[in-house]
Amino acid sequence: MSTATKYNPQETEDKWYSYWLEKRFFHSEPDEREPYTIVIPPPNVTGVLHMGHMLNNTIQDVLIRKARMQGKNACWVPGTDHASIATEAKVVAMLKEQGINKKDLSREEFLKYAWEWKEKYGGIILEQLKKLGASCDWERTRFTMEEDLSDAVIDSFIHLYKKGLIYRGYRMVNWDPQGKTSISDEEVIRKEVNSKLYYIKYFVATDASQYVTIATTRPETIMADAAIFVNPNDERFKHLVGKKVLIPLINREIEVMTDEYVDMEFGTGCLKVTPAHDTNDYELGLKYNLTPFLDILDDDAKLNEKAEILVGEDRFVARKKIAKMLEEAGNLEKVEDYKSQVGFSERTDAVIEPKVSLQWFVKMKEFAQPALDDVVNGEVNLIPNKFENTYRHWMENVRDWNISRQLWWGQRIPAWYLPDETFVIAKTREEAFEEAQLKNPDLQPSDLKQDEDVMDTWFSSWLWPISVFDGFKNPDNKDFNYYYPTNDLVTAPEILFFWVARMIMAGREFTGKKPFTNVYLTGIVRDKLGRKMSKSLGNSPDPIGLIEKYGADGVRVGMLMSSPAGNDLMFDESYCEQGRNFASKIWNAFRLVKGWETDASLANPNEQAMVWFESRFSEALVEIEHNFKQYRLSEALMATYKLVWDDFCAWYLEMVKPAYQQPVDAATKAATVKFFDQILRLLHPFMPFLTEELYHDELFGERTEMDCCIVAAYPVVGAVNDGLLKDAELVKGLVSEIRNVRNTRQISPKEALELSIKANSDVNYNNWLNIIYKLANVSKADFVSDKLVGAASFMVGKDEFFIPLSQNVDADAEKERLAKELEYLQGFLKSVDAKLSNERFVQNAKPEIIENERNKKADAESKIEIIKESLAAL
RNA sequence: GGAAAAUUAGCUCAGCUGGUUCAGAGCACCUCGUUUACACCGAGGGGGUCGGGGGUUCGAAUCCCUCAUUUUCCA
Repeated sequence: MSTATKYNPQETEDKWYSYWLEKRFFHSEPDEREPYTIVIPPPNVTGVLHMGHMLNNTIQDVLIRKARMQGKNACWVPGTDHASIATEAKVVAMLKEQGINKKDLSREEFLKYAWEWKEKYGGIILEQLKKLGASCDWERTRFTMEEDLSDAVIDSFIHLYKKGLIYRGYRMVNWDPQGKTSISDEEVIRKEVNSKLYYIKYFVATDASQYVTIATTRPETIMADAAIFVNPNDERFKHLVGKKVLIPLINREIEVMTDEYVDMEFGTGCLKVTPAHDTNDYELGLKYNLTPFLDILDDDAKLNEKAEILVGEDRFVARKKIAKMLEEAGNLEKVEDYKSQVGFSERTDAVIEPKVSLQWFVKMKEFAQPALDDVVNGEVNLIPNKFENTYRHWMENVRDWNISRQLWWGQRIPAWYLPDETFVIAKTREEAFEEAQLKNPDLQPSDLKQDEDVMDTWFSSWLWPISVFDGFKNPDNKDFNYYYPTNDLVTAPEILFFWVARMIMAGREFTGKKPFTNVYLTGIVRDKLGRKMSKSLGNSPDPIGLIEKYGADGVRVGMLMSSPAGNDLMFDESYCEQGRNFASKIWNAFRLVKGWETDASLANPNEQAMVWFESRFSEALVEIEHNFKQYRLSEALMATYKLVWDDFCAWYLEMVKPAYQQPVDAATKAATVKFFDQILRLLHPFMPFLTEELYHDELFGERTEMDCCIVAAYPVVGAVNDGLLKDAELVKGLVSEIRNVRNTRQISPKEALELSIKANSDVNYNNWLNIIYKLANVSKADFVSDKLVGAASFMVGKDEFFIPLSQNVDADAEKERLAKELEYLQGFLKSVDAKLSNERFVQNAKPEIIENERNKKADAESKIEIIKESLAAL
């Protein structure tokens, strides 16, 4: 170990990470121990590490390292998600840069490029996780599109289809015209945008003097109108109901109809219904059977020939053009500015087009109930539990899940179409052919066409906790039986529904078991202004840069310092700085202890300090364990931080440290080294690198090559001596008061003071005298029964202390100080008295509360007495 | 428009079933200090009508109502 005054993370991190890997400490195999399992939320294979990952994976690593040290068989399964739309978008963009158009490629050619891309860039994020210290079992790394996992996806599709839980049908879906695929509701980001509300006149077919005016934000869709609706109670339009009006510009007739759905207050009170291009209109269209639903937009959101006009124009261009055309034709009444909610694709940021299309769906109702029950019954705990409400709401209003995507990167739908447009569901062409032959014996294998679509990525990730252990293909295997259900899942609340909930559903459906017990929901990492970190804002620090600057341990501590579960984290680099400073503090404390020479002939003067710290350590450990149980990691860390910095460094080490360049007795050295060893273990889950480095110092003696902090036994709670701890607090208070006496009178810390103690309590100060001498630079202490006149005085608890000073005590200042204290105590006593003389309080309050008040009264009275005496003596 | 949560010191947050662990922590700040592990330090200190207003209660940061602000989810 170097003797530099600062800890240098760069020198140690890679060294220990390689060592851990080399010794396979991260690797887990089923054995007789209790398992502790976490599956990583697989990041997108093309992704790079961002601050959210840092937080999320730090938490997972803390949990897994602690469990490992506590003797559990800890297994953290890493991996990546093939992220079909995100990855396909990136590959398409890359090809475009090379001048290659996806359209010109065959499916096979495209997939070849995509796999190449994946091999090249995929998994960068996993390498970055290693820098953070993540102790994943890399030998178990999985990828959602690797063969076994893809098999599981296909098998689950077939399983659900056979159970009647998957169907194919025309439904309205969210269409991404840029990705040219449907996407799930969860991938639609709603944003408020400034748009315009166009007021358009529709003239009555038989009477050009009459018209209705509708207000719409989408005039380019009027050619697909199926009807005009008004509210049946709306007197303004009663005379028009049942009449035909003409769609402007194309003069197609549509009817004026009524439905309660129409809001009389909104717009003009007349609603144009365009079933193929609006979700609500779609419902109305179904209700009144306004078929056929005229779809005037192509897959890339350009108007098609069904629109009759503006064919080939992009929807937004068409909107501008048609507004002008309507104006020229005399159909445009007015245009207003309007703010509306528009859905955007999470991946491509294109405006989502509601579109009726032929897709595959999973029936969700049946899945929802058991998954809801698991959370309601506490089989699965959401942490913090405030998310249960939203979870319930979502599960009770669940809609069928569109699982087909018009992409190539992903698991292909195992549906095989016969020439007659019917289909069979089968895993392979051979199986499909066998089944298809039953329908049509003349069929040739080449007559079968497989569905072109792939499945939603989430249809593979919902199997993740099962499929990483091959629990789908081979449900009785050793790993699956041992590791599943997993223990904790750490993820962001944003994906509570489309991932967490679905994993619970899949767990129940395919294994009959929940997939995990606890779900720790982390907050969103925001900048210190509260803005979400994003590439476009450029407000996200580079995680790897942070690690280089502050060390992985410093960053881990920084991330955890203020991240209560479920609350957003206002990230500020200064937290990492604090983490780095903490690492330096530990490093320097270590240097101090390491530098001590032992003299075997010396007696141990530090017995009291040693028993105190032992007790204090256990007390803190109880608190830390309690925090961990409740997943309050930031509080567990803070309790650890204070134990190390305040109790160990500021108090204990100061109590026992020998004078400069003096040796220390063997017992003190041994005890301190033992404490340090315990502290390193306690810190390890938070700060793995620093602790491993120090753990191997010769100060602790020889370590065998497998004796590492990462697998050292986590400290266990020992005896806690409450009386001792309480006395220690008083002694600390006393030391602070003496220091304060110096501070206020500008007496140098080097100048020794004498102390007189008038003990009114039963605290045994004799036991603490050595400590008091050392910490407060007191040369002599005696016990007195009378007050010392002319000395500085103060009280700690009930006891009085006097320090004779060479300079005269300022009697006036002293009087003022005592008077203030007296005033406060009298006020306090008054309030206690008021309570105790209140009959209703005495009648209603719990006995122990009243007892407490009586104690407070007695305490205050005795203190008042003492202060009065002091005042009189001045 | 509907639902949920939040609002406590300059900042980030604790504060459990109402009552001595009840107004706390860390950081920041101020004063002093280069004392011998550490200035990425030490000693000491000042900061809050617990978002506003009502109510319940002997007693409210804590329970209820209401308003305001913020965030998230759903339409």
